[in-house]
Amino acid sequence: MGRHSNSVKQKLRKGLWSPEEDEKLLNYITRFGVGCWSSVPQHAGLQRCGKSCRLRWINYLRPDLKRGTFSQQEENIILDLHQVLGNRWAQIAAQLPGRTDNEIKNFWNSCLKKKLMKQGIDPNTHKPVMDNAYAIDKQIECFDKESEFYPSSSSSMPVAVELEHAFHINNGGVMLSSSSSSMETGSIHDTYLSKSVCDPLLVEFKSGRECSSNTNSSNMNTSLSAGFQLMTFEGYVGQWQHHMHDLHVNNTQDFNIYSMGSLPGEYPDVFHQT
DNA sequence: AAAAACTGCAACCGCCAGATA
DNA sequence: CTATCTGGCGGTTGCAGTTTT
Repeated sequence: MGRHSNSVKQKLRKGLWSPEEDEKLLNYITRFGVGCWSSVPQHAGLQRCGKSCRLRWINYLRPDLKRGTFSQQEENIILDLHQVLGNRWAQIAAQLPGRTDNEIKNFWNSCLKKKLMKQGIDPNTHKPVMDNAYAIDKQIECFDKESEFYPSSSSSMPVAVELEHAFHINNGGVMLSSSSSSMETGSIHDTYLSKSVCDPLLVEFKSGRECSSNTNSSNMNTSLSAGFQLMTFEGYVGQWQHHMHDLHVNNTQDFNIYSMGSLPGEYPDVFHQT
């Protein structure tokens, strides 16, 4: 209670502000300054809650507001700050005189976000997007069929296996083991640049999905590869990033590898090696 | 010309933390 | 210490204007 007691007492206006209301609020704040917002409506003769008055002042009536389209410089600042601060709009706004958090938030949601996605950049991480749900489903579909286990490759060796080599070599066998002979990192990168490849972890990942919906523990054990245990979805994505880094692949899009980053919560359980 | 879809933005809502009674 | 109030914040909604069909 308490918090909304005023709105119960008298019918408060909602929605867009009329020019008359703006004038009343502007006059009041100009005369008395910003103080206790809860008392502003009464003193200014407004049928609004104090919170609404505050918002109207901050986002619209304040004399130091800039308005108008964002400059390229402002856009760059927002992008840079968002990369560091995330959705802390108030903190971002603090670095842009004359701009409000609401304004920046709207600009981000309606414009910048789309712009980044068009460029293939994940607006949340500011890193290149290397995945999509369709690709993942296709890949799972691929694993469902034994005969199509490995996608086509110019190499005689199945791509997934070759990547396993690469991971083995570059991680000292930490992530995935391989019984075959070694290959050099450089050649892996050169060979598979711009090729569609399978995600070698997806086998484990897919097993995990099946297991997570299966309460029978013995089934779970048989589905698990030796030495693998459940890990979170985020963990899975992290593993992939490590792989790419270890392969000296800066632009993961070159590999056209499908990760799971855009599906938070959808596939909650995957595996990693113990 | 009209309807539907899209877009941008203003405003609201719920939550939280700090201040105060 | 607890309850209440207030301001601040980020997420979301709703609406008006614009564009597309």
